[in-house]
Amino acid sequence: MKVATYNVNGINGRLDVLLRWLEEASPDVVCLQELKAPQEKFPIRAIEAAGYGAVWTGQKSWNGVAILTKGQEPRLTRRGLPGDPDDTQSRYIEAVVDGMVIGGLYLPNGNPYPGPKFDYKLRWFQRLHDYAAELLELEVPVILVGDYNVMPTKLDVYKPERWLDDALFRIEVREAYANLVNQGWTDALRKLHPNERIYTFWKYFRNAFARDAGLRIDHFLLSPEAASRLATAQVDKYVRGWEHTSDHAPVWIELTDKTKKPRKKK
DNA sequence: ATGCCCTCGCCTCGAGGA
Repeated sequence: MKVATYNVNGINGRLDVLLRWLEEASPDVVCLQELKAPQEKFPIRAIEAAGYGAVWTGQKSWNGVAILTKGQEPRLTRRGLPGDPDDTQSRYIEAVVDGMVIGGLYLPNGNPYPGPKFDYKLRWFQRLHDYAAELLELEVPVILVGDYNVMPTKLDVYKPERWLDDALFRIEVREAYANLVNQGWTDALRKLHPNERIYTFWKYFRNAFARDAGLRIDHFLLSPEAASRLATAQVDKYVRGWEHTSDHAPVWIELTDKTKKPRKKK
């Protein structure tokens, strides 16, 4: 089972790129972030024509997350994180796919630091922390995946010293990420590539991609029941080199089948 | 310390992104 995450930075403006990548990569599950489209403007017909079912939660201009599943409809289990009924930003969606809980998230950026946006980021992180603990108690395969807007360590930033006061790298945010992981989650890319420089985002500015001035901010966190099946974790970096592309690259993992029995699904 | 580049919106600049 191949599960992917992709911050598309505008799903309608990016539709050709998304469809081309879906065709080439053929993931079974895809979590999308930054749809930047209201609920009714999600291009569901084009997604279905590509062979995917989808659930999504949109918002005018900003944010927006979706889960796509190849050849089936995702079973929606949640829109939005619990813990703040006044939070209207579309940043979390959850579905069950083949017995696995898929939580697709777009954590707040938090800049500028300090300020109310940074405070909102930390509050959102705390809500994620509390809810993630509940998910772990289910003792089923869970994947919390998406754009966390956090570089967890210095290895995840092309020039760490320049990012120390940025909301993506502030110590409070790195600690929040570490505290979340320490509940018992596995950071899939780091688990399989402990010492490699791996980036998932490159700014549009200053020729950042050509200079490989990148950040690792898109993450897969796996519950123990999912982590035991982890086989591969990769970044489709080549997609970042396409024309009219997102500033993020798609990231994906491959999980082995639950059992050794022959698969029933096609 | 800022802009760089790119998206969306209804509006050709501003806000937000990271």
